[in-house]
Amino acid sequence: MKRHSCGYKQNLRKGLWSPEEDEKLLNYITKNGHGCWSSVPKLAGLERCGKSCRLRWINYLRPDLKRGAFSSEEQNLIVELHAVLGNRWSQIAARLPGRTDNEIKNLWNSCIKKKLMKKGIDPITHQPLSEVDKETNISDNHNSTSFSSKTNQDFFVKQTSDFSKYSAFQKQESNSVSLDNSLSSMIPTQFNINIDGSVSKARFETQVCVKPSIILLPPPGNTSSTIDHVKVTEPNWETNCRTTSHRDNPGLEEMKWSDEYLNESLFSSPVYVKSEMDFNSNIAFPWSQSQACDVFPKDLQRMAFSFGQTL
DNA sequence: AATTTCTACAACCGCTTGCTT
DNA sequence: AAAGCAAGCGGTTGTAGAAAT
Repeated sequence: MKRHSCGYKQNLRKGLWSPEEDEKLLNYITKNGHGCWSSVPKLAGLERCGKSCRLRWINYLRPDLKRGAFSSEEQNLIVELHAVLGNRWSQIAARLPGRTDNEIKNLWNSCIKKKLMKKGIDPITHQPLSEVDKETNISDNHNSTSFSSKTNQDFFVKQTSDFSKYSAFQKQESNSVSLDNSLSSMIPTQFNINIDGSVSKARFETQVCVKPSIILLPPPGNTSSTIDHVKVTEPNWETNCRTTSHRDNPGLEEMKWSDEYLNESLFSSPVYVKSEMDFNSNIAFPWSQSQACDVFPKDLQRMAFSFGQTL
């Protein structure tokens, strides 16, 4: 169904907001809340469309916004989150209090992307550029492993094909073809599993440790799925897990598989930190760098690349 | 000093999603 | 089930100011 662009009728103002307009919108929402956005401009005395008002409020006027430059910690977190979530800016923003998706997207496109490229890291796959080039045609790779696919099926296809990359990677590692020798000596057995299922050596900016926090758990209610040679059986949350308060962060719940379940499971030592938000998206979150742990390749190999809801 | 190019970021556009009727 | 609407989302464009020429 074809829709008209906002403000198609009348001569509503477009473009940059004046301080007077900001003041009107701020005053109105502070007193009354926004309610239905389409009625806000009229009630606030603005010649704008509701959509424009909403955007202005969300991205600029909201009192809880953190203004100013991004700290290096924030930038590192964005890179880590992007490695897991791809261009899901709103989900990334949800993990950075006071920052908007628009702001993060702009930062990514104007700054972080270039920094990564400069360091030889592909900003889409988060793998070293040269390594990606060697193994696959990079332009093809960008199309096939971007985060745009939306179905489980697409995700499975990617994971299945990328699962085999682990063997190649492992071989490469055993031949001491290190991606970064200095880092190698510091964090010898840490790896990233990218969301597309590929494996790369962890480096500080993109570190997503493979502690089971990286496992994408099947949504409750899914039965099972066979991914090529790996059969993933539904982990039943209620009966197969036990929940305790997380050791280092009492605000989070730590879920562990029961011993009984572990004995039959493909997962090596599945533990992950669950928050409400993570649970909703069915994406387990990377642990912070300090909590990263070593994982032996044999454990990595045993990990099932699992499946998520709509990715 | 004037002009052009670059950069950062604000805002827009159109599609999708979810809810209601 | 279909239509309509509001809100959310991410890609793209526009623009002001800075930097380069």
